[in-house]
Amino acid sequence: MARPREFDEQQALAAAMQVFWEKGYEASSISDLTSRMGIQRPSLYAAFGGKKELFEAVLGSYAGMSLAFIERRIRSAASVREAMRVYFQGIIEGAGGSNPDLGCLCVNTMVELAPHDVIFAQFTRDYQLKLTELLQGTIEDGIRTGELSSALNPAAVARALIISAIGLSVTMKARPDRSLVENAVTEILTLLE
Amino acid sequence: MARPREFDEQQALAAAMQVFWEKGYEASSISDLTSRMGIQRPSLYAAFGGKKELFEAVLGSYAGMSLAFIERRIRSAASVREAMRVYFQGIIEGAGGSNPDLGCLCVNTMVELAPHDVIFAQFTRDYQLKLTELLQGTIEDGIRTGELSSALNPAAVARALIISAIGLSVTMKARPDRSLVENAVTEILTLLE
DNA sequence: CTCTTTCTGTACCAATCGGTATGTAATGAT
DNA sequence: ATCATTACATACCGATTGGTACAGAAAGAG
Repeated sequence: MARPREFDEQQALAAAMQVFWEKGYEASSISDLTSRMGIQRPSLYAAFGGKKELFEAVLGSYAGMSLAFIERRIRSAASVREAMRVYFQGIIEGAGGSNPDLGCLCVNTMVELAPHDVIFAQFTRDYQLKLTELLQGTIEDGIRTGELSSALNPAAVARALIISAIGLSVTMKARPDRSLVENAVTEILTLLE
Repeated sequence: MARPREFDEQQALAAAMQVFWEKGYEASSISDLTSRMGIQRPSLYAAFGGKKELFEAVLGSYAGMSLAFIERRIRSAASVREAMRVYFQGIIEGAGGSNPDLGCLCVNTMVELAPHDVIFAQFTRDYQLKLTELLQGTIEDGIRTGELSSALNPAAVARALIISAIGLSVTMKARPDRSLVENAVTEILTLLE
C-alpha cells in the first residue's frame, strides 16, 4: 500500500525487552529504547503507541516466551522431581542464558508497576497463575505415575513452589552466596514429599 | 552554634520513607520528597546529601525498624509454629498496618536497585541474612524445647522460609486471591515438619 | 549589640523527560 | 509516470528532572 517498515518489529521488541529488563520501566528512557532498538523516536510511537504500550507489548511477548521456555524444560525432564529441580536451577543460573541478576521481567513488574496500575497487577497475577497451573499439572502427573505421594495437595504445593520461585528470583538479584541458595532450594523441594 | 534546624530529621526521614515505599526510588522526585517531608529543597540536600544518600538513610532506618518489629512479633508468639504463622500472616496483611501491596521496602530495593548498585546489593543481602538468622534461632529454640523435630536443618529451613516470605511479599503486590495465598502459606509452613 | 554561622525560601541552572510537528524519501496502486 | 500513503529523520515542544546560587532571617557566642 505504501512505504514498508525498514525495521523488524519483533527484533525491535526484543531489543526493547532487553532495555526494560535491565533497567526497569521508569529508568528506561525513550532515548535508551530507540538507540537499542535501532529506530528513530517517531517510529517507536508509530509502531507501538508510546512507552507504556511498548512495555505492555514487551511484557506480553516475554510472558509467552518465558512460559513456553519453562514448559519445555519441565516436560523434557526425566521425572517430576528432576523437573522441579531443573526449574529452580534455571532461576539460580539465569534462565535463557541471560545475566542471572536481571531476574524475571514479570516479577520485576509485579514489584515496580503492579501496585500502581491494575493492568499490570492483572497481567502479572495471570502469569503467576499460569505458572502455578503448569506446576500443578506436573505434580498431578507425578502422583498418577506413583512418583509422588497421593497425599499431596497439588494445587497448594504448586502455589507454594511458585511463591518460593519468585522469592528466589528476587534473592538472586542481590548476588547471594551460591551454596546458601542451593541448600534452600533443596529444602523447598522437600514440599514434594 | 548557629541557627538550629526547624524540622525534625527523624520525622522527615519517616516521610521520605513513605514516598520511596509507595513509588520506588526512580519514580520518587525531589519535589515529591520535599513536599511530603514538609521541607525546602536545599534543606534536603543540606541535611541528607542528595537523593541517593537520603534513600540510603531511609533504607537503613527501615531495615532497623522492620527487623525490630518482626523480632518482637516472633518472640511474643506462644510457639515456634505460631510465630512463623504470624510472620507470614503479617506479610499477607501488610506489616506495620500499612497498605499491603507496598510490600517490603528492602525487597523492593532488591528488585529495583540491587542489580545496578553494589551498595544496595550488599545492604539487602545483609538484611535477608539477618532475617534468616532470626528465623534460624527461633527454629533452634523449637528443636531445643521439643516442639520441632531434631531432624530439621535449621539453617536450610530458615533460608527456605525467608525466600518464600520474599516471594509472598512480591506476590501480594499483584493483589492475589486471599484464599490462594493462605493455602500456600500453610503448605510452606510444612517445612517445619 | 554585633558578628558569625547556619538555616530557610526563592529563583534558577543545564539536562533530560515523554511526546510531536514537519518536511522529505520511499513505496505500491493506478 | 503520477499520486496517495506511509515511514524516516531532524528538530522541536513544554514540563520536569536532580541539583545550586544567593539573599534574607534566625539564633548562639562574644
